Amino acid sequence: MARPKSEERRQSIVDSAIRLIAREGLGAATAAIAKEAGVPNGSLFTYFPTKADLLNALYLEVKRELISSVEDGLSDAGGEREQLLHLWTRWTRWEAANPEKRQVLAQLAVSDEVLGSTREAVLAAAHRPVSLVHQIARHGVLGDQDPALAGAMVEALARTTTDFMSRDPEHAEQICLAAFEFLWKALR
Amino acid sequence: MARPKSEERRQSIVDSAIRLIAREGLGAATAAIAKEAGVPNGSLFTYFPTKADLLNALYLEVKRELISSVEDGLSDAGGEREQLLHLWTRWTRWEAANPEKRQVLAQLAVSDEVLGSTREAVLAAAHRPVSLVHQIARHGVLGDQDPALAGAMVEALARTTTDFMSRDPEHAEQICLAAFEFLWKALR
Amino acid sequence: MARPKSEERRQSIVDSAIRLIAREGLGAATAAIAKEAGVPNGSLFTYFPTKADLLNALYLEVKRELISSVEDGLSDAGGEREQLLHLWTRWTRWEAANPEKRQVLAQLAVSDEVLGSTREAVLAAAHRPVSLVHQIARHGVLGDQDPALAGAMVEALARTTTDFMSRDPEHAEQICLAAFEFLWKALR
Amino acid sequence: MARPKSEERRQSIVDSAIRLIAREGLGAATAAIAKEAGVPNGSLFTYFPTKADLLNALYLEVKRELISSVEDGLSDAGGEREQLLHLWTRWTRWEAANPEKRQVLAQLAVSDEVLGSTREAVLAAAHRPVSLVHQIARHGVLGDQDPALAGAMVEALARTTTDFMSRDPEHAEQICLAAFEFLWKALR
DNA sequence: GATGAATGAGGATTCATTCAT
DNA sequence: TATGAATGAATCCTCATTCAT
Repeated sequence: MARPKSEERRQSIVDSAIRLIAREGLGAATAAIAKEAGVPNGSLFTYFPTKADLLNALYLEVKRELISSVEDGLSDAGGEREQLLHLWTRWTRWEAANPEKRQVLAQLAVSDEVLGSTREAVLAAAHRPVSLVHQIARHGVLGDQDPALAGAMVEALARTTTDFMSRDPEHAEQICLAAFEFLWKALR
Repeated sequence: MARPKSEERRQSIVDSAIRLIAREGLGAATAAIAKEAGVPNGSLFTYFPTKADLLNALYLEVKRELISSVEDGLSDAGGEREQLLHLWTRWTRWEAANPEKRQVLAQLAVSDEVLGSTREAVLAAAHRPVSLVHQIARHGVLGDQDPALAGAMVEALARTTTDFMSRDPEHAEQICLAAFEFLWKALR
Repeated sequence: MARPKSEERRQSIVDSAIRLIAREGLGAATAAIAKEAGVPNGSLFTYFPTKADLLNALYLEVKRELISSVEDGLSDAGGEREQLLHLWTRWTRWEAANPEKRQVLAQLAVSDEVLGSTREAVLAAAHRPVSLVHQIARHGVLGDQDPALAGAMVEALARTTTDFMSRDPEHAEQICLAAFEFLWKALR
Repeated sequence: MARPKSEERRQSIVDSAIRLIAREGLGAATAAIAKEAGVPNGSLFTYFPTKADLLNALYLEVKRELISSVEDGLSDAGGEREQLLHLWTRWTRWEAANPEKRQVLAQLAVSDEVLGSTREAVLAAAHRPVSLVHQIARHGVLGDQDPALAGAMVEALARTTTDFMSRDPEHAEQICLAAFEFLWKALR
């Protein structure tokens, strides 16, 4: 084990994968990703044995970043509405601020390269926001359904909202808040 | 006047493209699509000069089918809630009944092979449902926003709802109705 | 034999073949040639059973045009130098005036699609200029060689001269005349 | 440092490209070239990213070989006629001895796949022979023209001469010398 | 004869992954 | 471990020619 794998190189690969996939879709060539990362093409495979592994790592990592950004500053102290609003604004802002990552997430969300286990890991990581949403939804019209449904609804609305926010940046704030009211009415 | 292009062949290509793309993603090979359609590979290109053309045609066609299914039986007579419920049940049922087409739509929705003009054509075709939704939303919290936002929100919720319906077919009906209440509360 | 073949269409095909081959080389597609000629692709083959046939016809036709242009006004009356000068100026001017045809000739000259019999037919058609050149060369250093050699030398020089004339149109006349002196000194 | 590209493989590709293009024209398939070179089809593209790149490399390489063969033994010591004769005999003999390469050069000379920059590189490499020709031509009828014209004239005559030499190998020597006298008279 | 759709064998090039160095 | 050349199946698309209408 002469040299240990370099965390820096790994990150560099992930970063350029995000850039390239955002630009060219999931078909982006591993060689191109490596090149953009300033890493020899063969080396990519010492970090990710398979392109699918890279994709899964990407999905996990980016989702975790989103989740952690959403959780940041989330406190149990506030009321439900306040907490949800916090979650919502952080979420949509993160998406608006990270168009490439959002793009990547959109592609991976429908790709069958992403394993069920990866999706589960993401769900597990999202436990806190998910349970907040479920707690709010419990007494609403979705109360009797699979708790994941409410979470998925929020996610779907967030994605859509961000689309419109980034298409019309001047009114982003307004759109974000209007969409929140939409969500709030629905959930309760 | 030589042989006219065969509408039947064209449809056969479209159909097998749907099947294959649902199974293998947008990377499905044109040759495989042609083969499944029982057509020589070269012939695919007399109907669709380019794979991207096929994809765009696919998107347009399937979307139109969904729209027309949703519009079928939609009457101006009923109240808003009644009309929206009609739209909603038809929508989610069509999606649940056409898992392959839904899959294809999901892939194409995030693909950059689908041209802006194609998306516009779809929007134009969806005029009736879109304006129903907007009419309902007008006095709600989305009233001041781009009418397309309400439409997109409905679409996002429908897609998510169908996911859960098909994962748990026994409670599909329940899920559908609960999701409708969720939507209804939000929109008003 | 309902309708007779149209000479006009044939010519239209030949003309657009010249244009397209000049632009894209011998690989120009028959379908593209037909399209540019405003003729359905299948019809091209009622005029030229094979692409090679078209190419041979092209070669023959264009060469004949060049030859006839060169012969035009050529009179036995003048002296040898005068006659050769006539030939030379007409030749180089025709080439300079018909860059597309010159391009096509250059491609076909080295193509193995052009049959020996076609080349012979061209040679036969060029009898008059060829024998003029040979008559002049007879007492020169090429006198003991195959008469065709002198002819080929003239052709080679003409092609080269035209290259330089078209690259530097302002001095075309000068170049033409200097090259003629070059040729004249060599032949005698 | 991984496997270095093999010069041997590269050369093997170039060589079989020459063979195949001489036999089948510029349309020779890259796969066929690779096969003849005993190399997997994909490997051709690690040496020449594009067929056009291969063609350009071919042109440059073969021209350089011709030039270096012509320059070999060329000495400033001899008189102009002696030097030119050296150049001429070496040139025509090289062409006669390398019919495949001559064929390839003929095809590439009129191909628009060969870039202007490649042609310039060839011209630069041919500096010595070119300036010899120009020095001789300076006081002749081409003296006032672009020096490249004299060079191109020589080239055109050499090509033509070789054609006749290879068509009639028994008199090759005679033809070569007669053609030289033709050239000599013209240039002076 | 005229038309233009049909055909299917190639064609150039790409790419994930392996492996010699 | 690091490297980058090697691999060859797979990809989209082209095209001369045929043939149904």
